[in-house]
This record gives sequence, structure tokens and C-alpha cells, in this order.
Amino acid sequence: MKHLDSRLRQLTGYRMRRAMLPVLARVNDILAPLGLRRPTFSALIIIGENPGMQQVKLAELLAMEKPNLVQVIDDLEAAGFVERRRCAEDRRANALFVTDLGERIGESGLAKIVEFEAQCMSEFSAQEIETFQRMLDRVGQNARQSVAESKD
Amino acid sequence: MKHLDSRLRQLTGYRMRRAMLPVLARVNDILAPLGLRRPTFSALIIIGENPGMQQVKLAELLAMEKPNLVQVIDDLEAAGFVERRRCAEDRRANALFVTDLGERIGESGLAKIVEFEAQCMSEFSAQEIETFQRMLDRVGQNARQSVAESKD
DNA sequence: TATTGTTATACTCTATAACTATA
DNA sequence: TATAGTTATAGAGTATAACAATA
Repeated sequence: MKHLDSRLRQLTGYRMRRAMLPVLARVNDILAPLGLRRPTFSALIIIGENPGMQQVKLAELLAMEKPNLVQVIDDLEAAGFVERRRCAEDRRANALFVTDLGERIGESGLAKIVEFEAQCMSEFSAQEIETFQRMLDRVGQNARQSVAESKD
Repeated sequence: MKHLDSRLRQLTGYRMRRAMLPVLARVNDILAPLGLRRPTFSALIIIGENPGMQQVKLAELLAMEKPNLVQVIDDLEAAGFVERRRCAEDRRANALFVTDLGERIGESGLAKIVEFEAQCMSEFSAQEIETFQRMLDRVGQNARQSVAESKD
């Protein structure tokens, strides 16, 4: 046997986790000096792309529970990157907006991560990367469906 | 724009996380009835593949810190799946062995996960899956190298 | 009655420092 | 002194129940 973990290596999930760990570690290191963590960064970019978005919709997009998003928005607001504004039409809801500072910090983080990923993927062609990303999406969709079916 | 998160979707790390979440959720659900979590399952399979392996070596393989492995082995031992035996040659070290029960439970979990993954990947050819796994490995290696370089 | 945001809480996974017993 | 295993502790990330304000 070539590897001491050859039995686990047949599992795509095991390989995905092993590939993810160093990627997440590097992304954490890139974001920390900007005062961001991965969840706050992701939220910041999505809010910037969708001004006025409500928290319940953002939580759904990020695949996280509503209560956990509260702390994320608290952190972004405390850092001056995001503002909550009470919705006029539905006064239960908050409309979320990125500040000028948040816009700059978010763009800076995104550019650094894009650059890092370009290094990680530099040996692959654009088409290979596209196929890779498409397969990731399909695996996730199939797994989500399998989870849903198992709950029946 | 097609998606509300199109800016993040350009990031492979974001897509990997989104693919991983439902896979991990399903794997958790498969393992829980067997009395296993993902780290204990992975340790169980690797110990079974390498009888007598020491904890420090196992921690390195699993890319986890030694202190966190202690609880993993504690759980496996409490469940009767694994035995610690004091090493004769180096009495600081534990040699790890899987029990007959642990062997059966581990095989059962592995078979169920293989089946689940086969469903997730069923639309892809064997060659596509191999390429996919090879790219995952390379991305992980490149990211690990980038992490190491950034620590210089 | 249902929904948005919130609080409180807990569990898993992970990371670091310091201890013990051996080497 | 260095290493294997351990203890204690802390921090992310995630999950559920229950509440107040509003619809």
C-alpha cells in the first residue's frame, strides 16, 4: 500500500476535507489582519452585492442558522463595515447595507483570496477549473438531496 | 446576475465549503447510529489498516493536534472499538489495535459511506472522479505550501 | 397564527500551554 | 534535553428552543 490511509482515500469526502483544511487556514490568515473571519467576510461580500438584504435571506444564502448570523452582523456593525436599518415596509426586519469602509475592506480581502486561489489552481486550465467547480456544485446538490431523502 | 452570491461563487474555497457541508451532514447521520463521529471513524479505519500504530503518528496522519486525539481514542476505547497497549520497546508510547467489534462497526460505516458517495458521484465517469480527486489533492498541496511560505 | 430578529445554551472541532513519565 | 501521552482551557463554527416585536 502506498499510503497509511489508503482506505479512507477512496472517500471523496475525506479528500475534500484534506484539501479544504489548508485552504481555510490560509483564508483565515488573509482575513484576520482585516478584522474579518470567514463568515463575516462572506456576509460582507453578499450584502455588498445585495444592498438592503434582510437577515433571514442572508442566513439562507450562507446556509447558516439565523441565531448565528446575529453575531456575524453584530461583529460587522461593531467594525463599522455594515449597517442595520429598520425596514419601513416590514418593521420586524432589518435591511443591511455595507459602509464605504466595509466596501474597501471587503474588496481588499476578496482580491487577496482570489490571488491566493489563483496560485493554488495555476497548474490547471480555465476549463479544468470550470469542470472542477461544476463537479463540486453537483456533488453538493446530490448530497443535499440525499440528506433530504434520508429525513423522510 | 444569476445568483445573489455570484461574487463569492468565483472562489473555489467557497464552492468547496458549500459542497462539503451536506456531505459532512450525511456522513454524520450515517455514523451516529454506529456510535461514531467523523474523527473517531477516521481514526478507527486507519488503526485497522495499521495495527500497533502510535498516537503521535495517527495524529499526524489525521492532521489533528495530539491533545484532540486523546479524546478520540478515549471514545473509541470506551465503546470497545479500540485498545491501547503500552509499547514494550518505548514505554511512553501506546500501540493501538482495533477489536473485533471495532472492525465490524468500522467496516459497516465505511460501506455505508462508500454507498452514499457513489450516489453523489453516480453521474460522473470513473475517470472524471479520478481527475476530480487528483485536483482536490493538488489544490490541498498547493494551499499547504502557500500556508508554509506565508509563515516565513 | 406566522415571521424577523434575538437571547441563551450546548455541542463539535480545533488550537495552545503545561504537565507526567519515560527516553 | 527531547518525546509520547495527557490535562486543562479556549476559541471558532454550528444547532435548537424560546422569547419580543411585528405582520
